[in-house]
Amino acid sequence: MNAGTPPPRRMRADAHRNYQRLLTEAAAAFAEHGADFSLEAIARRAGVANGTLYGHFPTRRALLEALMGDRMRALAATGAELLTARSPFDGLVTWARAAMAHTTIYRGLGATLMQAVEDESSELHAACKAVLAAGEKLLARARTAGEVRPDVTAPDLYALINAAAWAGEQSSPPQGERLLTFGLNGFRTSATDQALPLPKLTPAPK
Amino acid sequence: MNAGTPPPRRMRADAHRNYQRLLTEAAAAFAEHGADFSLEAIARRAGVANGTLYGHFPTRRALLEALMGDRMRALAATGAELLTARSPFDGLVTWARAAMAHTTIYRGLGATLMQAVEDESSELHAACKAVLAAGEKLLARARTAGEVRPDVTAPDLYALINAAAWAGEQSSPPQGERLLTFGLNGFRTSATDQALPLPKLTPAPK
DNA sequence: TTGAAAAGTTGAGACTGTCTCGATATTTTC
DNA sequence: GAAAATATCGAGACAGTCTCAACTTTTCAA
Repeated sequence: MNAGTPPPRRMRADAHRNYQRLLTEAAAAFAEHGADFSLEAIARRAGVANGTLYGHFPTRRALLEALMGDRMRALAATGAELLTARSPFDGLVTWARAAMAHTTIYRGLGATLMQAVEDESSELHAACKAVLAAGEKLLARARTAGEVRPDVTAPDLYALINAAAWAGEQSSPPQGERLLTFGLNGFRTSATDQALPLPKLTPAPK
Repeated sequence: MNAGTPPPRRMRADAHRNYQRLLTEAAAAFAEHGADFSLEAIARRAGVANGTLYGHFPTRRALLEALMGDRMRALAATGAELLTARSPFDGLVTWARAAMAHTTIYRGLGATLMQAVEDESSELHAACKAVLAAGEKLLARARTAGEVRPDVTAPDLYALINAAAWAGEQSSPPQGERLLTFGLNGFRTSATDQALPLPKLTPAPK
């Protein structure tokens, strides 16, 4: 079985070396200077021509995908584990905080993540969907337990996480966490007493 | 009195004309393409050399200040009016929505607004402070009425407004409004029953 | 009215960054 | 040990920000 060796093509040795170097330098540069850092400079730091960088990663997004893919999938897995948390709401909160920390890895990453989830052609799309699905499961459990409002959606949670991360970058990390906390409290059923009606989302054209 | 005529220097006629044209074109371009639109292109559209634009507005921020100053002050005034709303919380909500709509005028404006409030050298600083003060008054009234948690601060409100506007730009306007709504609900006292503790803000160095 | 002085404008040019592509170099494979 | 396949290189086409010395227009006092 599997004698056809469908995708056996290995990367050439020098190519693989450059690929790794680029990833390493990009991770360092993005962590220090944010996700908008010059690709040209990253290539320079990695000791390759910029054409080589573009050869491996045609877009900035492709580079971010290579850096983020695993992290995103790990986050989805964490979500699955938290489905067994004592309190459904606590599980949700713990996960949301982890997700926010994750977005904060590179300054400016939030915008990419928000766009990737809606852009099917994005290389981060699948990973974002997995994260969204993990959020939905946690949300569903909390909903069933009567701990969050029935009208809270996974995109609401996703938007809250990224928006709070954004706010944290703009002013200070604790400010971001406060925002996340307020938002999550706003999700709670206990707030529903005199709760405000929510604007409807226009259903995205399929 | 006032015989010294401290700042009587009027702008030269041609300068004034160019200044106005630049403002007009910038407003149109920012509204259509966002606050990051090319200044070079704005100068072109206004029929002046780019050096002229930089002569009038040394930075993009200076241009935004000229465009936003009045609007910001108007927003602060609206806040003062809403202090007489029947329900303190409703007044707060109404104002927060107006503030968010205001941030949404130019895509990408939120980041500038978030930074301006902390940067004393920003030309938008005073206007931001006025907006913050208006928010604080509405918040204080709602706090006194027992409608919002005692630990909600004006910066929380300001961050929520801008973060919700950001989210709205990233995905869709209604998503932004939903986020604002959840956040405001999270401010409410009714959510305090089982409320989460808030992370403390590290006091900004005076 | 007029002609300096003051004020304003111009646009080339120095940078930085994105992205492409033909020429060149290195590996791999047979 | 070459041919074939695969990568790399780096110049160059663009676009944007920002500066500045030369030039032009306006103002205003005599």
